[in-house]
Amino acid sequence: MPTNDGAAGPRSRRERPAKPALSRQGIIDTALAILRDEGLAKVTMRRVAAALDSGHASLYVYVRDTEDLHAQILDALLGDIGVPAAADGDWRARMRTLLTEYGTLLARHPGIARMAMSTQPTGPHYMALVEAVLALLHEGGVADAAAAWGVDLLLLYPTAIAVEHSNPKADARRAEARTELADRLAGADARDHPHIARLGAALVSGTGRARTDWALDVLLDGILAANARTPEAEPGGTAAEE
Amino acid sequence: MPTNDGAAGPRSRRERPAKPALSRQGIIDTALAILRDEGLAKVTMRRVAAALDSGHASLYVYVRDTEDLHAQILDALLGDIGVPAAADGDWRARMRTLLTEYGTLLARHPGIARMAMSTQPTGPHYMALVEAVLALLHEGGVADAAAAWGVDLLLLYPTAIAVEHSNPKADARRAEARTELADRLAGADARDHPHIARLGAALVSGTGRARTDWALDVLLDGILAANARTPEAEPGGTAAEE
DNA sequence: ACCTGAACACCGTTCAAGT
DNA sequence: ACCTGAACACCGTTCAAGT
Repeated sequence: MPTNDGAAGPRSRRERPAKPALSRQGIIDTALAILRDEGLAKVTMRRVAAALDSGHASLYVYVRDTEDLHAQILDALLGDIGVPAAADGDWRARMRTLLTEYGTLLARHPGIARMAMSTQPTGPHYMALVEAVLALLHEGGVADAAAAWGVDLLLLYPTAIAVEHSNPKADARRAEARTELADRLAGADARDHPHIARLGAALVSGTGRARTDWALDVLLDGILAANARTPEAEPGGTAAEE
Repeated sequence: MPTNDGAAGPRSRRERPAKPALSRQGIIDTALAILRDEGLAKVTMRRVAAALDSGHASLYVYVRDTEDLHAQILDALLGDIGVPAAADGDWRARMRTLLTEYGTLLARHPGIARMAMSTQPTGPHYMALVEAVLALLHEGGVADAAAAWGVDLLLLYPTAIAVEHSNPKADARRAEARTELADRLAGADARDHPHIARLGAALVSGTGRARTDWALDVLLDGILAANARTPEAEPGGTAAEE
């Protein structure tokens, strides 16, 4: 087979491109590739190092620990989110589009959503997402006080939904669980659980999409109600934490 | 030291209580003890087996895999939740109490909340919790259609909050993140992120408790609004899943 | 039927030593 | 300053073999 080196430069000592020096960016890019191919569970220090043809201990110069590595990945992924333009509908429709895109992104890469939930991202792409949500709430007439606290709630929901679907093993098990639930509903439990028995199939009805859209409207209506309730009272207090 | 065997029965061949036979319940009890003492991360097949003075491979007779083991633990914990009595306040107050207790329970054992989110519990204690939430919604005048879908949303929120606080390492890092956020807020980002800049400290204001209570009211108001919007339209459809 | 040890294929993190 | 291999202390799961 012919060698295919392109333009033959001055013959250097190295036959093939030198092993590139390690860098934070290179590590993250490699981690992203592994994520896409094999899921977050395989994005380990040892495996990333192996893909970079490096020793696993070397990564610790650029990355604090495994959790830090995963956090870097998350913000990189967030770069793919596009903010819907004003032409794409009213503020509610655009909020739906934006949050659906966010949720879809998180659900696409198994394990990432779970991480987003316990990591509190602060990267530039996450900031852009927060800004976009705040802008839409502002456009919808939500006062600053309600918007400031509401943005967390709005972002939390798609994340949580994505977590529920992000574990393939668990999703398979969910089918069993549904059957188990149906059994319980049909069974003698009716006396112990009258409300569950009465609602029955309604508890598990609807597609994921219909339920998500419904939930978003619940959140927006609730935030608008909070808006009316506390004109600009609540916040302004201390940023104390328990 | 005196032996303290109680009534001395016929001298049996065994000097001390025989190694008790393995059982599903025994495994779960042991796992719970380890959870309480050292956190979910230490509840491993090998460690539980060691505590039971057994081989780790033996556990697979009683427990499908590690995830199954963890799911069993969750329902056992849920047994500690008490449903507030009618004397404890109106339905909103009791809902607040119930969900706060649920959230507190999940947050108390690091790692459990994260698991509750990806596992869809079906144990008897979880069923009792769902029943209690449905009863309170019913009392609050929420129609069945909205209640059926709202119960998920209501339970999801405390779970998600608990997840955010359930990783001690992440919680420490959250402090750094807050500082980083404050830096960003104060910095030149104001032009890129006008809404974030305008809201500023309000974004991180309030105690965890105040925000949780606020969020619960948002959810309940939103569900009541959904109630008005769709008298009993939505559900009744197929239980299809994407 | 239940239990076991050994084996296989992995982990994260630290550290002394090299360049 | 950066990179390395080796070491330490773990994992989950499978399986042939025992009782």
